[in-house]
Amino acid sequence: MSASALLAALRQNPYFAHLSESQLSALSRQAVRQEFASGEIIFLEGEPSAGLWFLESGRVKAYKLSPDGQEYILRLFGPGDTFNDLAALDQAPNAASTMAVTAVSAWILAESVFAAALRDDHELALAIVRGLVGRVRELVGRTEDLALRPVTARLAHFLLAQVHDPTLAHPAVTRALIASHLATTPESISRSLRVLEEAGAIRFDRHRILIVKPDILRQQAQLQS
Amino acid sequence: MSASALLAALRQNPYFAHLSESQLSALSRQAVRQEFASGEIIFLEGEPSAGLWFLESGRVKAYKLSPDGQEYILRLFGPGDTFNDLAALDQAPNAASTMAVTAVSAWILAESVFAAALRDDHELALAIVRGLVGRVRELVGRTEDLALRPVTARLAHFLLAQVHDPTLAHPAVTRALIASHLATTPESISRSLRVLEEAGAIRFDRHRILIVKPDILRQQAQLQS
DNA sequence: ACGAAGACTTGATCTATATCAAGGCCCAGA
DNA sequence: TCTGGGCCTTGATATAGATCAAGTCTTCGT
Repeated sequence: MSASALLAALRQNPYFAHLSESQLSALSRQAVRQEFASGEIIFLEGEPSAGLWFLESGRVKAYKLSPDGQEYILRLFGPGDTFNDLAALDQAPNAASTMAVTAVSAWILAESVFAAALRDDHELALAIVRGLVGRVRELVGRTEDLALRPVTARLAHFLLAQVHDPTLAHPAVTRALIASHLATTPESISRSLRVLEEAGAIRFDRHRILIVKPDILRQQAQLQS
Repeated sequence: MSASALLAALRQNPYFAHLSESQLSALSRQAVRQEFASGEIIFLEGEPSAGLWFLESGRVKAYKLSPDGQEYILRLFGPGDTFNDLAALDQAPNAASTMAVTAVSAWILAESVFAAALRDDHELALAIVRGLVGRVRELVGRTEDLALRPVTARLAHFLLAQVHDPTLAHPAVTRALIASHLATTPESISRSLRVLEEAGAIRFDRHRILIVKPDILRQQAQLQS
């Protein structure tokens, strides 16, 4: 992807849709492309932020590690997504670590241009407010899941989310990855898939999980009280 | 508290500090005060929002219920706090339910005035972005706690937060309430307090929890890797 | 001052899920 | 085509924490 193709891609992203031509070109002129092999760390939690990242291709996970090495995946990113926007917005250290889940190519954007645009552009600020409000609602749902729902319900919830988010449905999304995202183990994912199958909600094999009855799945997710 | 005292109180709140005199007085002119007895429901998740709430006195909890009635407390509010700002920002239904934990008096502010101010006032928008970024970071920490840390560590974390947040240190904050906030049970809180005491981090009785060695407590909270 | 209700603690059990272990499938690379 | 290494599944066992069950302390209302 060239710098000019980057410019076109950026315009699709809610963060940049509001920027002027000159702002966008300033952004893309300073942008630097980086490639990562699968499994490579992109940046670590606590480090000073290098800027705002734009993912061109591949899959990236944002994760936290417990002291004893257990991993929790906060979010998955796919092509067209930005990540580490938090640090770009408040200039504080990275809130989480990120790692390439597949081969990845990504652009890093100077946050100074972004920060300046935010200071000047009210529409951009409003768009960011909307985005952050959605993020807070999403995280509230996540904590609710972890606090109140058993593994099978969390998995049902995840499978429903996969329908609308192609990033979550990809060969790189293994049982182990789902497990780490749902704060459980691959073995428990296996067993919960079986439970959902026996409930008639899904059918699955090693490669594909097929939703047979979305309503049963929604009920298993305990979404409607 | 009179409407004019409300106006003075609002000015202390980060959301309103930026508003002009006329905006603030428009807000407070339409404000309606409501009183709630301890245990009374203020509003329910999923209902359309009645507006932005400003808490004058007492304690309020924002919570979610699981299908089988288990409660998870998302947040606690004290005097001077606003709540249900999410719904005020995106006009979507309430993200959680709220209940008075003590006797409460609170003001409900018409969100139209607030929304109009946000549309016009860039400084306000930037302040809200800052607030929301902090909220997202806080929620990320919360999910991390739930996903990766055992009850004792979560409790240690909570006790450290109490030091800086007077809302969390109050007679109304019972073991049952802490338990519901940490997604565990009162019995487990009791036992974890004992564990922390035996580790030399705290001393406690029925009424007061005293931090003896903050560094031991921080270590128990698994905060520094 | 008394009694009842609520809050807390502690012990005994139970259970969801983690961990450990083994075996099978499938793909990639030689 | 063969082979090795992931990934997945399934069974057996272990464990953190929930639930159940007393019993005590404290406070508050009468």
